[in-house]
Amino acid sequence: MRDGVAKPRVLLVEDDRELAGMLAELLAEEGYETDAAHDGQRGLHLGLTGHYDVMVIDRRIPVLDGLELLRRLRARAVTTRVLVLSALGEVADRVAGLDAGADDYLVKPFEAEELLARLRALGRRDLEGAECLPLGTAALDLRRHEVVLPRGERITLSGREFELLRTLAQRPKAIHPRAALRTRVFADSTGESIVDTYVYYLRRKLGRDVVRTVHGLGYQIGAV
Amino acid sequence: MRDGVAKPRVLLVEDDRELAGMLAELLAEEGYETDAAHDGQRGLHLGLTGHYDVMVIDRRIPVLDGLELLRRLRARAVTTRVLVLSALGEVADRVAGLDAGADDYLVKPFEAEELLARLRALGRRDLEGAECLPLGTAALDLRRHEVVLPRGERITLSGREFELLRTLAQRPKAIHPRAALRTRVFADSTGESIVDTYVYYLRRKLGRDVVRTVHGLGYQIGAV
DNA sequence: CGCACTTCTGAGGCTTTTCTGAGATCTCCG
DNA sequence: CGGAGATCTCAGAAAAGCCTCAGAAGTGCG
Repeated sequence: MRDGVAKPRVLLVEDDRELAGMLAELLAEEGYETDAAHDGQRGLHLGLTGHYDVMVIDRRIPVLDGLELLRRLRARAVTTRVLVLSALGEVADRVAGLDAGADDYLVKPFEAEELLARLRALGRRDLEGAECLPLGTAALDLRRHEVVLPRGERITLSGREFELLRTLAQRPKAIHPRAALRTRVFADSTGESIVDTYVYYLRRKLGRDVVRTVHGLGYQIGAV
Repeated sequence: MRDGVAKPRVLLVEDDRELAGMLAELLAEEGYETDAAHDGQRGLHLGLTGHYDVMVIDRRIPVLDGLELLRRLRARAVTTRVLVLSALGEVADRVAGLDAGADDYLVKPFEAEELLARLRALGRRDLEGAECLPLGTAALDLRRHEVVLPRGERITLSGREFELLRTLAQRPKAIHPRAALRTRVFADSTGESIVDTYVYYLRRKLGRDVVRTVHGLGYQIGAV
């Protein structure tokens, strides 16, 4: 019905269509699922509605400047990691980009390898060597799809259960909207309540407190 | 990871003592609390036992190479954000650093401003949306729709409660007329007394003093 | 094929939120 | 002081959001 592992989703905002095409191809080869926008306005719309894992934004784009786009996304509580691309490479430019809310800033021209390495660093799914994600007092074993309880007891998760819990554990304390979880973990054609059901499964297996509901906003783990 | 009031803690691993001293001073000025190590072995020990918010690791350090240090930290499930400093600036070097688990890679020589901006960007990631509006001695967490009390206790607000409090908190000390609040926060078709009701809800949850009534004019927070 | 497991749907019931309205209480000012 | 208007308090209805779960359909394996 759908490939087993969900691809990380990238939003690419770049007006140079030739470069955009090349990057999209490159990203596809690396296993990303890419949406492209060619101006800031479109980028803003997609960024607000699309639920991405990471965004690559060119600084010089029409309609809405890249940094302005970034600021507006941040103002609307979009916390997705953002890498800004720019021909402007002075220290002051880089500082401006980072302080506008970018997580990384790469100066053009750049090599594909470096862009990919920086995207891996931003989206790091498996922490090199560490096979577990912390999960409150327990841990999530990424290799074996199991939750390890403090006493060493192990609970096996199904594929979707694991994918959902990992997505939540990737960014503990952040609030994950239903729609975002549904986009990342399940197929687009699934019903609206699929996330609820799987949260119910997780709670049934792991206890009611693993996942917190924030009414009207979404789900959260590792709450304070 | 740490309470908002405490200074962010940095581990600096750098063998050039002159540079280390300058950086420590710089970081102190920016409000960081710095521990320094001058070789990889000591860095590993501090990294494993201390609780840092971010680490700055030079790549060329004695006893244990910077990247090897980083790998060992990652292998022991240390997820702290790491910025690697290095004189090695080739693309391949940068890719190697990032793929060893670094979150950012800065090539020497660098400017202090850029280092600080990149550290700010790294620090932002872990706050995970702790973006707040001040609220007297407390704060309003804009992402989670919660009020954070001085002791760290959190009170969750419903959607409307949050919108109302945020509108008030955006311009503290200003007097907000009922009609304006009703227009901004509620639908036009709602009854005249909806604002009163929600002010009552806020006061019930947060204490009688959060919102002050200015008779005949409206409501106000953050009064003198 | 039968069995065990997983994935997904959708309906019913429960909880929280939103909103109304009415009586109690307060404030201002003559 | 006393009354008009403003404000506070709160119960309860309606709506929205969320939880629970049975069962259908799909998948993998011996």
